[in-house]
Formats: sequence, C-alpha cells, structure tokens
Amino acid sequence: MNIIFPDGTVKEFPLHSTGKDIALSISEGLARNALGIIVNDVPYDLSRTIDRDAAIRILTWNDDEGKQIFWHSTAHLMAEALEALYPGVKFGIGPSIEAGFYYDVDLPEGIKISVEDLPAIEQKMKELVKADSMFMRREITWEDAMAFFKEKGDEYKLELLEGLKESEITFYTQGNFTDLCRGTHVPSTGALKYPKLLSVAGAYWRGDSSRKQLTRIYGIAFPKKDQLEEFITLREEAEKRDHRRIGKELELFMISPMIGGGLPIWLPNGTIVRRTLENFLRNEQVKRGYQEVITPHIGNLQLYRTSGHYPYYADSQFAPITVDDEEYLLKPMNCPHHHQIYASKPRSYRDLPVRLAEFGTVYRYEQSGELNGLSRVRGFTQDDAHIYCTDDQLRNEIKQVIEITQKVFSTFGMDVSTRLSFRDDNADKYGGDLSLWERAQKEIQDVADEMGLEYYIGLGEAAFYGPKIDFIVRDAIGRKWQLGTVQVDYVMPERFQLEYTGADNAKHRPVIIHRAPFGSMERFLSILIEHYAGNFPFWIAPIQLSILPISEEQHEYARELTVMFESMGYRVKTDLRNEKISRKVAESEQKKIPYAIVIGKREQEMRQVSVREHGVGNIGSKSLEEIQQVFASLMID
RNA sequence: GCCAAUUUAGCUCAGUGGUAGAGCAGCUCACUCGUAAUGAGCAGGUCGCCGGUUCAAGUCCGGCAAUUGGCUCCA
Repeated sequence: MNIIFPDGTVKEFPLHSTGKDIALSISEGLARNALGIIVNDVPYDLSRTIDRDAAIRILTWNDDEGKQIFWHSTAHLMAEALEALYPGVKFGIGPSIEAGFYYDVDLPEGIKISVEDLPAIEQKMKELVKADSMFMRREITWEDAMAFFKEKGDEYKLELLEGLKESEITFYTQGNFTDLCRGTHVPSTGALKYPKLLSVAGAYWRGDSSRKQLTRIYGIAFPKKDQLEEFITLREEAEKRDHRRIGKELELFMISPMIGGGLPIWLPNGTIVRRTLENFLRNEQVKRGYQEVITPHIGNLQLYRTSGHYPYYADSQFAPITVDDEEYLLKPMNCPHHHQIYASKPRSYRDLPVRLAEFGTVYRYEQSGELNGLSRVRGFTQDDAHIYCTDDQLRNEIKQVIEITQKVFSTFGMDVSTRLSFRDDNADKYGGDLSLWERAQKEIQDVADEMGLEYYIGLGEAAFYGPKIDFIVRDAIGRKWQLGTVQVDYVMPERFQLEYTGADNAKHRPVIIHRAPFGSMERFLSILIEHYAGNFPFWIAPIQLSILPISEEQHEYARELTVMFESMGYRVKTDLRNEKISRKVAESEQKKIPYAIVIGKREQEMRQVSVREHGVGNIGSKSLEEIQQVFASLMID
C-alpha cells in the first residue's frame, strides 16, 4: 500500500503495517517520540494496522493532537490508579482539555477525595508508569460492552453506551483497567512519565445541575521533567500576577463582607486607575460624537417588563423594592433608561445616529459560588452606550464601534479573541423577527470580514434581543473572560415603540447598537492588573513618580520638585523619612512606581535629578527640562 | 445554588487537646546615609461567627458566613 507523508512524498509499505512501522522507517528517534498517527484525517494508535493507501501524519508532543493523546491517556492512567486505591469507584467521562485532562468519578459511598489525597494517587500513577503497560484497543459489540459495565455496576458508562447504539464501540485496556473509549492512546503507560494532579472539584454528571454531582480530578502530564517543572514555575508566576493579590498589595480595591460579597470598593489608588481609563474612553467618545448621560441606579419594575428583562432574568436580579405600592428594581442594565432618553422627544432622521453613553453601574445577583475578585461581581460599572440609527447607518456605526473597541485593546496591548455570537436553532431563546436576525448577523459578519477581523462564530451565544460581537481575553491563570461587546438590537426599538421621522415624513423604527469596549470596568481592571502584573504604564499608575532625597539636606529641593511636578498634574510621592536611600528605592520599586527621582548633594547643586526607571534601574542624571520631556512623552492625550 | 478546601496580629504564615507565635508593616530611640530593605526597643489577638464534647478547645464535632478552585448560570 502507498503511504503519503505530509510533505507529499509517497512510500510503499506492506499491507497491515502500523504507525509504529512507519515511524521506524523514518528514524528510531521518531518512533520513540511518536504518540499516535493521523491516517486519512482519523487519529490511530501506533499499534493499529493500516489496511489501505493513506495520507498520514505522525503525532508527537509537538503537535496539539499529540498532547491531547498524551493527556487523554494520562486520564486513563489516573483512572487505573483510582480503581486500585478506591475499589468500586465508577467513572463518568475523562477527556483531555486545553492544558491537561480531568476525569469525573463517582466514589463509593462515604469516600471523599480532597487535594490532600492527590499525592497518594499520583504516587500510584507513577508506579503504573513504571509498569509500562500497553494500551490495548479492542472492538466490541454493543451487547458485550453493556454486559461488561452491568457486571461492573457502572451506570454512567451504561448511560453513555445508550447513546452509542449506532456507533462502533471500542474498549481500551491497560494493566488491570478497561474503559469504554474511542481512543486514541499512546502505546504504553511508560510514556506518561511526569504526571501531576492539580485540583479536585465537583462537576454535575453531563453538566446537568439536576443530576448527581461527581468528583472531578484535574491533572496534567509531561514527557520530560523540565517541562513539568517549567509548568509549575509558570503557575507560580501566574499566581503572583493575580489581581486579587496585587489589588491588595497596591491598595487598589477591597471587598468587605460587611458591605457585601461581590460588591467591590475602589480604594484611592484603584480609583485613580479607573478614572484614568474612564477619561481615556470619554475622550475617544467625544471625538466620535457620543453624548454622555447619567441615569439613576434603580428603575420602575415596569420598565424591565417592557424591555423583557423581567421576569426573564428574575433569577439573576436583586429582588424588587416596593415603595408607595410601586416596585423598583436595582438596575440590571442601562439600556431601558437610555431608551427613555431617546423617546423623550420626537426624533428626525436628521438627528440620527444618536449616541448615548454612560458609565452606568448595574447590579446583578450572581450565584455566591460564582463570585471572583473583580472578575465576577454583583455590582459593576459598564462603559455603556446605545447608538440609535437608521438601517442605512448601521453598517458604518458597527464599524465605528469595532474601531473604538480595537483602539482600547491596542492601547493596552492586550491579546483578544473575537467571537461572533449568533443564535442557534432554539427559537424560544430569542425575541424578534428571524429575518431581522439574519440580516443583523450578516451585517455583523460582513463588517468583520471587511475589517479583516480574525474571529470565530459562537452559535447560541447571542443575547435574546440580537447577535453580538464579543471580545474575549484570558486572565493570568488562563481563564477566559468576556470584556468588550457590540450588540445589534431590533427587538428593543419595537418593545419601546421607538421612532424617528424619515425623509418621507413617515415614522420608522431605529435600530440600536449596544456597545461597551471595556465591558465592565471591574472586570477590565482585573485583566489589566494581571496584564501589567501591577506595573502600570506611567499615564495610568496611581503614583507616577517618587522623589527620594538622600539626606535631610535635600529636603527643601525635594519639596520644590514636588510642587513643580504636582503643579504639572503628575501624581507624586515624596519620601522624607529618615531612611537610607537604598531602603527608599526598594520601597519605590515594590510599590511599582514607574519613576524614582533620586536627589543628593550633586543633583541639588547642579539642579538635576538622578532618574531610576522601575524594573530597569538607574538611567542617569537629567536636567529638569529633560525629565519633564520624558514624562510628557509618556502621557496619552 | 452544588462539590471540595481555606479562615490565627494591618499583611504573609507557623502552631495535632494543656499559659497564642514569627517575619514584614506600625510606634519610639539611635544612625544622616548615593540607587532593592541600618540597629535596638515597644505595642499589636473575641484564633471568621454561633453552639456542642471535654477538667481543659486555635486544635475535636455540628451549624452559619466569607474566601478560593471547579460545576451550573450569565442581558
């Protein structure tokens, strides 16, 4: 048979050769490192025979598919260890994930696993690695498979099998452990040299909160020791960037149980950072014809009945407040308020687009287990705006809001992925006319294409009133969060009976764009803190420069410089304590202040400053004019 | 909300049933100093909250709360 390699070369192999044979024909090293083989786009075990001509690709650790095979095999390895240590354990599913794997297990009555038990399981896994058992694939009839798991009493596998009646069923066995599994697996457990179990969590069977909660164990594994060590180091580094930790160290924000979980308090330093970002966006919006408005924190419940948010989202709102027989809601979103502003006077097509912007604080009842630092909170401020425009203007307006969103992310150098969030087939989830939806989705995708955005489509991710473009970023430990969003809405204009008079003197419905480049100030700040690891650029830093006199003789010069920089609008901290200069420098560095201005006898006499850049070190002496120029160049206008 | 863990001084953390500890921060004193932490002293606690077991509880048991890692949900 002919085997076609990725580079296009064709080689003749005997019928029923295996992936291993093919790898060996190239080199022994490759055969040793190979984890699997892609045969005509289907992943095969290396030991599986190939029975006809095929295009192949050998997978190693350097391929993502190779890593998936490696981690999925490690999930089986862990399962074998669990079965040895906890006889009677039942298994749900155990897939590989982006970084590692997990297995959901149902432990025998009365047995619980916590992180403290992980080392023992890990130890057992290492023993099984040494045993170097082959992963053996076996095709089996559905009936035999059912019989096997009935005998074992594993109702989860039986349920999975119910869904596989029409498919080919395969079992994999390594050592004493047999699992229902599609594959693919590494040749033997000996390859899975450096496993590491990471955490334990509860996970509902099949993701359904009405069903039993299983124990999920997360882990990862590497072929080489230094890779595992590097992984552990990276995790430790990431923990140091955690915004909750840096937020405390730099006194940016706090959360007080006395005020309430998920209701963050902005401390003076954090307020500076947040206001600086708000002013940055405010300026950009003024340049683009936005008008800023302010609306109250609560609104009549009737407003949210009209919008359709209540009772649809009643579960995730704070309960209504009753006053004078009227019910009010802490506002879960700003849009209905803005719609009232639009509707407050007759609008002409000549007035459109109307762009109403507000840093509007909203309150949502998030489940207690979901709260997380600044990332997931119950009270947060959206950099919200609603653009009311004609159908003809829609395209340009979408373009402009994408552009302002990109401006935000590029200013901070953040990596974002872009998702077009469209509707799925479940019509109940959405409001409004299907044809309008299709038009809006097409409009969004066309603009995205036109602007050359790299995106993926998320079916079923749309809001109930329309499709969205969502901008998604990762935090320090790799979790994904949605930040900016752009949403097209044909439903609310209808519900609120919004109108404008057209050139034809007839009434028309505007279309609304909801947009928030930062998304939520709280969440954006959480990501920004981790992005910079607290080392904010000069224009954002809560304290921009410290002035550090070497001895008391320079205190007067220090005060003079303080007044000078403060009058120029810079945020200055002057350290007149009776401490050694190295101590003052150390503390300035720890507070991540971008510049330390050191002044001693020499600087005072020559009316200069010695400049130390945070994270860089001493960059030499400068005249007052020079340092002013440096600072001016670091500000964003 | 569910599963698991955690909660001790302002911060980071020791403390496995017998008189609550350390480092840093704070305060006082001395040192007047050239680019990442000068030294000495002092002060600081309802051991998350409520209840139980015990001669005795920070420690064991139960409940509650908050936080953390996940699950579910997310306009």
